[in-house]
Amino acid sequence: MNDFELTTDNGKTLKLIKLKPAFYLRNATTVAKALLGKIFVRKINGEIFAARITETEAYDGRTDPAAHSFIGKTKRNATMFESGGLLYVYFIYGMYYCANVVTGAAGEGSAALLRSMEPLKGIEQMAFNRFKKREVSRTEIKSLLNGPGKLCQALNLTKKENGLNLNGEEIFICREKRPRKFEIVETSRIGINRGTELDWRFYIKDSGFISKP
DNA sequence: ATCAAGATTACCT
DNA sequence: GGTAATCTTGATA
Repeated sequence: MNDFELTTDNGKTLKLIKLKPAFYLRNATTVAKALLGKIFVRKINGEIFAARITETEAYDGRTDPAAHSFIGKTKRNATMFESGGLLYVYFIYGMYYCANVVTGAAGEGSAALLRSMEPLKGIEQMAFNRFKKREVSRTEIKSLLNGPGKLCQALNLTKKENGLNLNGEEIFICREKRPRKFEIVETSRIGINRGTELDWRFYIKDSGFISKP
C-alpha cells in the first residue's frame, strides 16, 4: 500500500505515494529541501492526520556546530546517529517537543527539523490537541502547525515517537502524484547561537503556514 | 550534587 | 520588542 488516495478535510482527494527508504539516505540539506511540499501522515487511534510540510531546517552532525549530534553520541541524540529514515523527537525548554527526520548514513548524525506544516486532514483533533477545543477560526488554523513545538503538540509527537521508522505504517511521508509547483526560500536558521552563517532553513515561498516569514 | 543552557511559545507593553 | 514558563540533559565537582 505505497500508493493510495487521501481525502482532506475540505473534500479534496490527494493521490499519494509513500517515499522510498532511499529518499532519506542523502545530505541533510538535500533532504530538508526535498521534504518541502511533501505530505506528512500520522495514523493514531484509527484517525489520520495529514499535513503538507512547508518549512524545514538542516542539521549536519559532521560539520555543523548547531547540531545536537556535533558533541558526539549521547543518550539524548542517539537516534540522530541511526541510518536515515527515522523520526528523532526531543524535549526542549521544559515543555515542548521538536521532531526531525534523520538523514544520511548511520553514524553521521544528520537530520532535518520539521518546522512548519499546512494542515490537511484531522484539523479538529489537531485543534483540540493545541487549544483544547475543536472549533477554530481561519487565523487559528494557520497557527496550528507553524512552529516546531506547535506541530508536535498538534500531531501528538512526543518521546514515545522518538526512533520510529518512517518506512513503517504509523508515521510516514508521501509525495503527491501531481505535485504543486513552488519556490524555495533559503535563510539562516532560527533559535540557535552557532552556525548562524549557514542558510540551512528552507520554506515554501508565499505558503502562509510558516513560523517566521 | 549542582548548574546553566536550550533547534520554543504565549502573552505582555 | 521583551520575558516568563518549565524541566531534561550533559558537564563539572
